[in-house]
Amino acid sequence: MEYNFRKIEKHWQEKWKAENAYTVSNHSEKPKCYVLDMFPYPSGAGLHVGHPLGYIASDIYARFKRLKGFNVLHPMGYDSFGLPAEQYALETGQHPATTTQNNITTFRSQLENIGFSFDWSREVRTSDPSYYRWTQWIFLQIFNSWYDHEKNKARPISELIEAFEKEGNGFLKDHVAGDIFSAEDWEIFDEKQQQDILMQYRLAYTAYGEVNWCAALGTVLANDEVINGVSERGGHPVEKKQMRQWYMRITAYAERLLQGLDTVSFSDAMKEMQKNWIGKSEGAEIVFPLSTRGEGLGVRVYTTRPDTIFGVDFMVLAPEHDLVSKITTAEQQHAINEYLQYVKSRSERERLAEVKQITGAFTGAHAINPFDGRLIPIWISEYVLAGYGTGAIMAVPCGDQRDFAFAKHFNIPITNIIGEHFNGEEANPTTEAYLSNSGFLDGMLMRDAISVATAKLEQEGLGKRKINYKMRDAGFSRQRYWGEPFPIIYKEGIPYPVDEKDLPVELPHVDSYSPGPEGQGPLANITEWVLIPGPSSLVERETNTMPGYAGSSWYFLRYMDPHNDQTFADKKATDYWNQVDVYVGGTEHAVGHLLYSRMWTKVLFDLGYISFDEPFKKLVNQGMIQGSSRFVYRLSMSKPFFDDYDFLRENGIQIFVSNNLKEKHSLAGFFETIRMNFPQLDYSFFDMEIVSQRFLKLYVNVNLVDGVELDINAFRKSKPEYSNAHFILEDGSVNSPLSTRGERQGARYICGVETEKMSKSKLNTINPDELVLKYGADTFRMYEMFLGPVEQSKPWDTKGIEGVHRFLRKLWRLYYDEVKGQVWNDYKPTNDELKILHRTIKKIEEDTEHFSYNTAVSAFMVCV
RNA sequence: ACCCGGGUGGUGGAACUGGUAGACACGCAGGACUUAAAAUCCUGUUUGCAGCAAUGCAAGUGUGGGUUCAACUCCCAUCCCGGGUACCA
Repeated sequence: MEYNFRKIEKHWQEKWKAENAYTVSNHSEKPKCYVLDMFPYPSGAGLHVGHPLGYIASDIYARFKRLKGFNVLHPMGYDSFGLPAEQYALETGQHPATTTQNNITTFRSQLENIGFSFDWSREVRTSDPSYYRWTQWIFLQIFNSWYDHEKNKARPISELIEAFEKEGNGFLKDHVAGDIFSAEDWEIFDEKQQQDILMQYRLAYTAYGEVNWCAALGTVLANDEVINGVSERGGHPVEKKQMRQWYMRITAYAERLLQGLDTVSFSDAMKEMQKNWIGKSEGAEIVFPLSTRGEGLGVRVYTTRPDTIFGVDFMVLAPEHDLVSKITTAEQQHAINEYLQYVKSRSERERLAEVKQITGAFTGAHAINPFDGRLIPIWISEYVLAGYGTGAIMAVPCGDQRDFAFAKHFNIPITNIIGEHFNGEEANPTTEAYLSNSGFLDGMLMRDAISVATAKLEQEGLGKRKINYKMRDAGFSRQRYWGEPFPIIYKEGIPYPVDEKDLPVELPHVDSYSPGPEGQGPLANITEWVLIPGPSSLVERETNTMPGYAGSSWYFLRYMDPHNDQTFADKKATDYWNQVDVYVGGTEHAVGHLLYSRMWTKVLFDLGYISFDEPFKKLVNQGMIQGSSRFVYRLSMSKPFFDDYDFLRENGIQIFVSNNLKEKHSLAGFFETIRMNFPQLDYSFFDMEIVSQRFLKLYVNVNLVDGVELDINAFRKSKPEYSNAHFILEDGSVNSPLSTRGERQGARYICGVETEKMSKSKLNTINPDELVLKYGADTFRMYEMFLGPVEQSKPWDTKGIEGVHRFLRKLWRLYYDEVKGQVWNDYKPTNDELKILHRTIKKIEEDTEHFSYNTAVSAFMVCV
């Protein structure tokens, strides 16, 4: 009997299914263990070999824990709302619900093929109304909450309204948003004023924010859809536009998100990424009065280095700063307008990345240094962002490199406050220098001067101590179709929550996925859905939808009680399963999903719906399995280069050149081959310099490539337009469908290679199905684990799978002989044998607890 | 540009706390079995030099410096690759 993996795996998979072997109960005497994977987005490309890496690791862990006597929750589901489905719908007209369903069917069968021990009875889909009903419900809880900084928790907005009625908003002290009002004031405010004020406290709120607006497409674009400032589709210009948006007030949780990290087991790198994202800094907010225009106005800046205040030589406002229009002098108006126009076309990334290129404009206005009365010119520049701090900085060129470069570029004189620590060549951001030219701070060590300066500022009422966070509130609306509708209706322009008993607000069916007027989402086109017949006034629905991370911010709770139609999850269930014990997923979610889901958990905890405020006790980051992309190089047929050579174009002849021949130095052979194959052409037109840049790099499906060598015939068959393509091979000979002349034995077409994310568009995905079919799920699983540490990113390579498969066959033969059948016996093992066995068991157990599966597999191989 | 990872034979990787670099596997080469092939088994395999050989000598963990009796491991600098950078998921 040989190792018939197909029969074995089929047998067991059917048995598991028939017996619901992995269905888990919420009631058990055993200790619980919750092993969770980041659920996949069901993309049209299907599952690729990168997905299962984490799933296999967690599945091994889940099985291990079951064997160790735990009641293990190990579920799977789909993050099924998202942009790609909608783009696909735009291109093909197929409804996202249909394509998503198809994709899920594919994913499910692929997952089952690999033999996971998921409890499929708990499957969730974020796009299912019975699921997003509760996403909407949780959104309403967040909308109906405010953050009490005194008690340090979220509370129902009704309690805030009561407080306003009783004593106004003065009791909020440092956290007053906007103006202070009394109970009497509150009484007098009309409905709109009251709602506007409440909006400034709600944890989910509307405000104006910037979007990528593409006028030509009439739509708002995701950052991903903008390439080098133009739209990916069509290459139209993109600019920024202010639009009303929904936000999550995640900044209210900044401190708790930071402190919560101490209570969970994430890698240090992960914690550091989250810490840096939150970006806590301690410093001071200082108001610099303006010298002339705008009495009473001042420039409020945030700085972590108030000790350097005597070194301020200029100030910089973000171009979007409110003051810019108010303080700009008539002489400077033109320059400022021009600069603002330029900034409008720049993405935030570009603004921060291209620091070598210094840009800015002078407003003509000056501020006054509150300590020495010096006049300070006020500039605007794109390196200051409106969203961070106060959107304005005090520039100290001798201590900050960007300020220094700016001063040099615009010839602004530099004041030296650190003596010999400043060499005039570059800024020195030290805190260890003694201050000079610094008034009352003279002679003080900078490190000590920070608190002295802050104290003085507070004492004189010029500023105050301030903790600042770099993190911004999270944009929560998308002008798209395929997402959760907001449970929000507008009456006279004021947003109100939909009654909970009317949930879910179902996503209506549309026939067109094109954007609505003014960049609104496609839902705006469905007037009969948007307009709700009301008693008197205009009542309409919110037409934005929620972003991709809405559904994924709480799905781990739904798995605990997936069929409950009374609540998102029964408290008994969430109490029992509690925190996720091990969460497996990639680092690409480090600052998105992992922060949002932590925030939602904290809100639900504050409101008393669950009894833990960190969702994930332990996080294991599986490395990304990258695709190894292959490229072919096609001679460009575009004008003007090939203008004279209609022959090639008319005949649809494509010429591909092997990787190492695309460089200039080897083009001589290339001309020769062109001439040989197309004697009717005059080839003297070729200009070497130009030709070298005239190869288009095209993705070729990795499955048509063996290592780096292209399977030319398979490639020709893959697309009709390639059927009569010519290939200039590595040795300069030609593989041509017209003639085989010049083709030599062993000449190959070599592809270019690059490592990048696995994706459909890059044609570098490897489908696990084929590997499972050929080698079996056990080989596939074991191989993925053997590839290297789970945490490490690595390009996929199928080469080594044979070795693992051979090992499993060898293992099988220890028990079954092809001829004799069963060959095991019950001889008593020797002490030495037992020693090896137990040593191996110990090693594998320890490695399994630590997710070091690659070394566990090695140990197993050595033992056998 | 910034934040977080990573770089070790022909290849994936191992080396746990600073102590024999290259476990295990792939690939490759040679051999056994076979009419043949596949499968299987055995042997060799970091590089260079010397030797019939056992073996010996030297170099070697991206690059350049440093600390140490001892460095893949610690420190400084630098290059390259991957992930993220707030509307891809």
